[in-house]
Amino acid sequence: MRWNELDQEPCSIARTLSVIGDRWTMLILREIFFRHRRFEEMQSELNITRPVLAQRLRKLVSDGVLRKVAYQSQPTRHEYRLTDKGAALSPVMMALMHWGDTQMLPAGTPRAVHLRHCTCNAQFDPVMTCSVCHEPLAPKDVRMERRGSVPSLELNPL
Amino acid sequence: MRWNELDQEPCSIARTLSVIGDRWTMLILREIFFRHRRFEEMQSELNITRPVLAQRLRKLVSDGVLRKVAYQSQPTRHEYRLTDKGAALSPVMMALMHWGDTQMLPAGTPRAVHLRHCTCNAQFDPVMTCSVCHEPLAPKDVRMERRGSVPSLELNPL
DNA sequence: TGAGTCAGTTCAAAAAACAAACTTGAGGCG
DNA sequence: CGCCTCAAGTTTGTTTTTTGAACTGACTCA
Repeated sequence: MRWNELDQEPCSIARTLSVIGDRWTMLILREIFFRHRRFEEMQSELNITRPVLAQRLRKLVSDGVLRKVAYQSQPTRHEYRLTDKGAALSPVMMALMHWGDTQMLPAGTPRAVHLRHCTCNAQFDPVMTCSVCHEPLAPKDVRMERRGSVPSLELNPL
Repeated sequence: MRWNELDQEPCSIARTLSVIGDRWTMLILREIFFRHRRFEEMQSELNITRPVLAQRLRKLVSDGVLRKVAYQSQPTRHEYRLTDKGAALSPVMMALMHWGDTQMLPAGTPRAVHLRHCTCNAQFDPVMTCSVCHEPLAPKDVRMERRGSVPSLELNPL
């Protein structure tokens, strides 16, 4: 399988990675989530090279994750905003952030970013739960089952 | 910022991406979650080139996400298994999968993979919730706040 | 007129990925 | 013994991507 054929895969993980699975895309989206919406702003925050930033933004727009909105004319300038499809990536962003906080931070290091839930006004951690029983999901209690495949394959640690 | 300096960033998203943020790593981990633990097995499932697979597995072991376990000697052969740190990536995997299911699948297409929760035995969707009020998190109700930074920046769509 | 801003594009060099063949240390077959 | 097979890589040469630096174009401001 080549990288550019990934969007044709039947697997949803592969299809998602065909959009956000490269070295820079999620960092660009992090900037957008932080409301850094303009080319120059993202370029100087991220220190990404300009050609890569331009190419990635073009792809994110064509994939329907971002949209270009003009904020002035003469000359026309635009900024990049999340579409609903892009906003739906927030659980992915929170999951990445939480893994980094819990697994990559030397003990005692304070977190650089935290999350606040506007409806309850608390600083919180994101917890993945089951849509049916509403309990938090422990890795060992989750199975990934392939449709049509014979038994079932566990999403199980060790 | 160059890619290899990413693990030095203070941001947890950047640190996480320094481990799993390239074109192949999450696909390799998908295979591991599906219990395809051996080199040949992963190589033929993924059609990844052998040098890239070898390099990624080496890095995942050195990052503490996988560990090598011998399953025979003479000649010594090993398989790759998740550590606890690796198993902790399951919310990331579920979030990626769920985004693909809901945003990338043409309407009416059945899902290739689904999730089952062993404790309640139901097929479920993963739902990200607030650790404080336990409500599901809508993208617009979540803010990312930078420590020390002046106001607060919203993790807000449009 | 000259300097500055923003959103890119162009171009050459360096790094990474690709494809195919090769290696290493076994066991099995005739 | 010589030859084939297997698993888990490594080597080699080619192609693609990324990097870094400079350049462009449409405008504003002094």
